[in-house]
Amino acid sequence: MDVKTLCLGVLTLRDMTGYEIKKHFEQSFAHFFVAGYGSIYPALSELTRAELVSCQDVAQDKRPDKKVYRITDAGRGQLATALAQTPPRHKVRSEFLVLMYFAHLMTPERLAQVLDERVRDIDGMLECIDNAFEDQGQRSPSHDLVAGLGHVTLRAQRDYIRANRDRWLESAQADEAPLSKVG
Amino acid sequence: MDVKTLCLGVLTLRDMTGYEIKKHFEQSFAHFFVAGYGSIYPALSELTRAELVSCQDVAQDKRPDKKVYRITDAGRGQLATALAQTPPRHKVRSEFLVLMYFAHLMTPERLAQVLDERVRDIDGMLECIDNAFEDQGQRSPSHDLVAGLGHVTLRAQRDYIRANRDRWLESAQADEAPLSKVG
DNA sequence: GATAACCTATGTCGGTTCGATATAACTGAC
DNA sequence: GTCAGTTATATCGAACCGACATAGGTTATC
Repeated sequence: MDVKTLCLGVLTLRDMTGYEIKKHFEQSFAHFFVAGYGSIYPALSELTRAELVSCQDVAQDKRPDKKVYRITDAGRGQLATALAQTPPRHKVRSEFLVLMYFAHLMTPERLAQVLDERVRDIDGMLECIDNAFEDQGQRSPSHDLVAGLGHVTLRAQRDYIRANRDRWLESAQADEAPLSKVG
Repeated sequence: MDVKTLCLGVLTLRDMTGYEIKKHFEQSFAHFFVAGYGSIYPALSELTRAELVSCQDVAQDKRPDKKVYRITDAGRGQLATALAQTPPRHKVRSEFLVLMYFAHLMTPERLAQVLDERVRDIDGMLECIDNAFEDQGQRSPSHDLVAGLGHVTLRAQRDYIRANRDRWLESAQADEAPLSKVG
């Protein structure tokens, strides 16, 4: 599944500009899919070329022009096929966990900093999920599902870090200064 | 943090070939970092060119030749800098959750298939983590940390899916066939 | 003893994606 | 007044992904 398919998906909700699509991604998908302008705008160009979406230029006064995209029937067909065939992969790329794997090559101060920053990030993400699903009154079962999964996953991770943080830091300190035991 | 830094990291454990590095990634990092040959071999070439690793050709009989890589002092310095400076990001790219977000555009059969496949994937990943940390007797605190985080995260997700699966399927069925209520 | 499946081992290639940057004008706060 | 933020589109190089190509050895099944 590529960004093109995701754009088709959100365009079933309503017509949008590239800018609005990115906003929607940030609000609703932040915890499981990230896409920047560098992916979205080329995707929309390609979809337009393939006539899976139509594009209407809208002039605005006191604002730059917009390009409002709308999904076509061909686009809906393409989307249905993609949803039926895409394997449900779930990939994590965690530089945080890489740092943890090599924690013995870092100072205890750095380790503490990394753990605390991760907890802050998780808290921010949890807040983001809550906001997204309070703002939009339209609470469908699938949106609850996605928000619920995000919640339990992030909370489990945060609670585990909180419960073990001090223990980890102690053993890191013991590793780094073995001389203090001997001398 | 790129694949180059990860290669430097695992080369602090022991000298390895590109093939062995990939094996190590699969065994130890599978649940939080994926890298294929298309990333590893170019990374090793670049590291060799920059003299952050050295490379020795080893002829084998009845086997293709190997290239055994070893980290240099410059490489260790570079790694320390990278570990001290890399922000602890954690990115998820879940086509599974995208499918869930658009569950109302799928058939209930497909929804069931996707949920069940995800549970199977999680179970496989949990087994993989267990194997990795039983095989290698060298259980450092940081390896426990990484395995523990993987465990709690994946289990939370799996349990949530299991607890809600039937409810979700029912509401999907109700959505798809509203005529059965009326008629 | 054939043939299928898998393991060791290195690499390329096209397409996708990432993150940073550029542009440009309006809005609101202090 | 000016500084930060918002709306809006777009490009660019670097990095990355997955699939494929190559090639011989080993193990297992029938």
